[in-house]
Amino acid sequence: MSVATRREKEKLERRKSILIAARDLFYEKGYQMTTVEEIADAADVSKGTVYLYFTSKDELYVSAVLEGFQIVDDMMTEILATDMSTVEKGKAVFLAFVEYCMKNREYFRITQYFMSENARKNLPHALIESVSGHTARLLEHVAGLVEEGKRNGLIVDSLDPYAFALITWRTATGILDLAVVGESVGVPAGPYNELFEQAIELLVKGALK
Amino acid sequence: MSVATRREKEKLERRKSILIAARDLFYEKGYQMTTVEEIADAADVSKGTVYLYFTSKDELYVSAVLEGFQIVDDMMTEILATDMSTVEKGKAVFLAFVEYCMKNREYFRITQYFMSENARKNLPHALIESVSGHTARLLEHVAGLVEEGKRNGLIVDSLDPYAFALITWRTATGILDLAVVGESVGVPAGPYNELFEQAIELLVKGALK
DNA sequence: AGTACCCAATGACCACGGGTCAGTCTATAA
DNA sequence: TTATAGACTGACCCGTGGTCATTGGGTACT
Repeated sequence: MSVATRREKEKLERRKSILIAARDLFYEKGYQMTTVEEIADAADVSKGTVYLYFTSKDELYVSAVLEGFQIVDDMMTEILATDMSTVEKGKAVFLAFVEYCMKNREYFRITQYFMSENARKNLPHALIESVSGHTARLLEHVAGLVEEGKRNGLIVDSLDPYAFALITWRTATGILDLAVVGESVGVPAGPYNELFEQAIELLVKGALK
Repeated sequence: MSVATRREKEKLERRKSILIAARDLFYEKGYQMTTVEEIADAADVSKGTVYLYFTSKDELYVSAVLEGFQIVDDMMTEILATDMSTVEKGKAVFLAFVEYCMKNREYFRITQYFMSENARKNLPHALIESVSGHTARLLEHVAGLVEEGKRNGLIVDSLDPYAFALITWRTATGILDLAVVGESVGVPAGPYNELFEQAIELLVKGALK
């Protein structure tokens, strides 16, 4: 192994260790409460070094939580491959997404954060592509199910698959927003699981003939 | 008029002028992009004076945008008082809320922001009460409609009015989040009005017998 | 009129956190 | 042994939210 390749490898190691330190801190304390200095300390490097590998705290944040995207995608693909009915699959996909987000708040926050003007201005293209692609796939999964349902004559003909996917996705994120930030707003902390089930039930019933 | 009362009045004037300057700037440039210094300048006072009337930028923000709450409440009350059918009223309430939020992004951002850990920690009780109360009324309006629908035998008996209200509300905010922050995420900027209509259509159909 | 006093208003100042960069240190190459 | 590359450092910069000792102008009392 040449010196150059070894150096390359070491750099990847460094990068990774910073990423891991960052991810742990973000998951533990959230974005706002985590300082770049802390991340540097946890990764046993100086703050300057962090900026050698990442251009901003934002980029670091998104990069650190990115792995969740693949996990969600895999879960969905797995569900779609089963021999459940179309409707069952739809509900399962919805609930799997929701459950993952409930268990990994920072992952969810990323997907939300990503839509702020802020995020999209200062983030490298590759990251934006990555998140956009993930969202698009997520929507396509659901839209695909709607089309399947229409072929089987289960679903109202006038329903636009993509619109349904969008609405369903945003219903999920809307309730998640409420759930993830805690009881808040005087809304009873209540059994969110139940709420999610009722939501997808409503939407599915609305889509069926 | 005693000196004391005149002083009192002048203080209210000051407070109000700061509030107006703040509101204008927040609506124009958003929360992050507006500095307290700018607000002070616009209100022809010093930064210190701003903190004489408000304890934090957060409180100032919420206070400045608060008037929107009454407006939304009035719109809803007005709709509920008409002789439209229950279903019509439900759709109208949903769309009125959505339309107001689309036209007053900062108002919407407030309602969203209010759910962050951050906001609830450092805000005076009175403000929290105010926002909580507003949200609660909003939900009660919708829940009331569901009950009306159930009495008329239009709506599925098993449907929990409060749950339906919550889900509908969060569907609205979920899509709004997407719409208000711009096209983002590769989702076509598209005709959001249409999306909102399809959403409430789906939810209502899901609720009907 | 003169003086004491009150209190709103001020703006210099602080703390803190994201981001920078001139300089150092180390490992390889000559 | 020395020269070079480039990874790493941490003191420093700057913007911004928030503070507080000081000021100034109006009021009331003598």
